[in-house]
Amino acid sequence: MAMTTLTPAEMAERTGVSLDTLRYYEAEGLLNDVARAENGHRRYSEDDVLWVEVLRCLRDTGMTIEQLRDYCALGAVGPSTKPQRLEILQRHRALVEQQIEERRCALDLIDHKISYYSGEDQ
Amino acid sequence: MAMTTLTPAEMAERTGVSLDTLRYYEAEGLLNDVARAENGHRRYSEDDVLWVEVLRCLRDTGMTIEQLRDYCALGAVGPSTKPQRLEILQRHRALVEQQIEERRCALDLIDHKISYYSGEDQ
DNA sequence: GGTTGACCTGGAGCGCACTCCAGGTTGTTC
DNA sequence: GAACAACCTGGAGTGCGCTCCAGGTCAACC
Repeated sequence: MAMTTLTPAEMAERTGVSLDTLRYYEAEGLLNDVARAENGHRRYSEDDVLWVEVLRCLRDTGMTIEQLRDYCALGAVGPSTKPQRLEILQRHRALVEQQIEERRCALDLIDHKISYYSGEDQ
Repeated sequence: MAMTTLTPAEMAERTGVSLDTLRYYEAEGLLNDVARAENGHRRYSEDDVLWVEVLRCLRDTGMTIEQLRDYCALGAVGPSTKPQRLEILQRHRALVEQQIEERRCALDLIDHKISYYSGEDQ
C-alpha cells in the first residue's frame, strides 16, 4: 500500500483549483483532515482529489460556500446525519434541474434573436 | 395610439428587476433612451419591458454586464453591426449549451450520491 | 402650508468567492 | 553558505453585480 500523496502544486494541477482556493476551502471547513508532511506542508490524498471534484461540481452549479460548509459539517458528525445530507442533495438536485430548464428557455430566446439577425437583409 | 408607459415602480413590478437595478442598467448603457415625464421621472415603454426581459435572460445565463454593454453599444450604432451582434449571440448560445451539459453531468454525480445515501442502511 | 410619497442624482457600501501579499520556514542546488 | 523554490500563515485586497443612502425636487392630499 504505497499510498501516494500529492503536493499542493500537484493537487492544483490535478483538480484545476488554485493553491489559494484549496487553502481557502480548507479554512472554510470544506476540506478536512488534510495530511501534512513532517515539514508542515500539505499532502493531499486521492480521496481529497475526488472530494474537491465533488465540491467543484456543486459550486459550479450554484451551491454556496456556506451550504457546502453545512454539508461538510454534517458529514463530519457521522452517519446519523445521512438524512439531512440526502435532503440537501435532493434540494440541490431540484435547483440544478431548474437551471437546466431556465437555460433551455434562454436557448429558445437566443435562437429567436439569432434567426432575426440571420434572416433580415443580407 | 394610447401608448401606455410604466412608472419605475410598475416597471420593477412587471420585470421583477429592482428600481436600483433598473437605474444601474441604464447607467451602464444597457437600457438606452428611457423616456421621461415632464417632472423628470422615468417612463418605461412596453419595448423597455421586453428588452429588460432579454437582458435578464442573458444575465441569468452568465453574460456579464460588460458583454451586455458591448452588445447594446453595437445595437445603438445601427444595422451595420448586425454581424457582430449575431456572433455575440452565437458565442453565448454555445456557452449556454455548455452550461446545460455541465449541469447534466452534475445531475449524474448528485444522483450517484443520492443513491448512496438512500441505499445504505435504513 | 405641512406632510407624504414617488421619484431624482451621485456616490458609498456590501456580500461573495476568491486572490494576492508580506514575512517566515525548510530543503535542495550550485 | 548563498540563492532559490516550494510551501507556510494571517490578513488585506479585488471584481462583480448589485444595493443602499443622503439630500433634493415635485405633485397631491389633508
